[in-house]
Amino acid sequence: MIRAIVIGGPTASGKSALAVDLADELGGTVINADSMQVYRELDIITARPDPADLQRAPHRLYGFLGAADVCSAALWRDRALAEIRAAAQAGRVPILCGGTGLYLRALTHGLSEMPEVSPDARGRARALHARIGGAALREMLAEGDPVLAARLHDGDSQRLIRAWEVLQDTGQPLSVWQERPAEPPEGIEFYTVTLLPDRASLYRSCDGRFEKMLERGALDEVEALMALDLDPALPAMKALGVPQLIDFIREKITREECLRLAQRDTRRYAKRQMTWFRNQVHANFTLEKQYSERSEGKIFKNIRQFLLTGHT
RNA sequence: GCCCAGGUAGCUCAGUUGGUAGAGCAGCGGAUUGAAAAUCCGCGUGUCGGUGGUUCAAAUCCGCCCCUGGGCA
Repeated sequence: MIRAIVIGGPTASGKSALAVDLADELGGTVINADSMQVYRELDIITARPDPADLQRAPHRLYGFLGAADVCSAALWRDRALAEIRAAAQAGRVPILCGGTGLYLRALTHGLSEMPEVSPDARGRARALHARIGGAALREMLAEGDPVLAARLHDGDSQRLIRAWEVLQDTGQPLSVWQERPAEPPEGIEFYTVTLLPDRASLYRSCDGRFEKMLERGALDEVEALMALDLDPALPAMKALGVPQLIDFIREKITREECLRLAQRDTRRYAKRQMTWFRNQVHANFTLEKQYSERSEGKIFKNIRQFLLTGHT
């Protein structure tokens, strides 16, 4: 039985510091569970681990896709499972660290089995949505997938498009695919730590974070990204701070406005993550503050026990 | 000290001739099955500066006090 650690929580809560401290102490490998840190071109802007962190422990699944690629929960899950097994094989403790709740759940609880949809099915679904709008698309969806059509709102473009592309491409309603059981991975036990800091200090960190990114060269990074001339709808182009910096570079907004918007959106994102980790995750250990230093002896103690006995 | 102008939601402000208040921004709660840093759904959160009075009824009218700008001394 492989025993793996999961560290989840909102952005700027200290996840990465905890992960690297744990990895350092326990002989672990840190495996990224963040949907934006997977893109090579997004380093500073997604606060990827710095060289000092990389020195302290092996890190996996950071920047393994290009910004032109599209990651997904399923793709990430496959890679993460492979990395977990590889780490265990090498005698290292797999430590998953990231703020993407959907990815972590896909890993720990599994995903319903269903076929891949072709990229152009998605393209067609998006084009259709752009042409006729959400309300009309939902009406069309009602004929083939009444379950999802009833559950989704007209405005929920992303899920409507997903439901439509699956229906068209597989001939089966997405809701039917989703009824298939989702199975946790064989042979892996997880110990989940969530970080849920108080709101005021979390927001202070969020605000400070973007300023630091600018100092570290986020602007150059986004300029390089712009030079690739990618579709603005790609996930990597929607990473927090990217749209705002692009607007600033194009002189559509001032630097102050750019900072304000990026900070605000980071706060809102952190709030959504809090909702996820509070309500969707059954944690073995919850730290109700930001992690800093190795002050949280209890986490280490509990994790050691879990690694030894499997008991939580 | 005197004269103005203000004190209403976290912030900036509306608030008709008296009927216990509403916009924007910010915020709060929730959802989440292969794009999730995405995409949605829901929610005004308030000693109307304080106090006394007029009135059936005061954010609105009157008195006194407090605070903040600006001006005159």
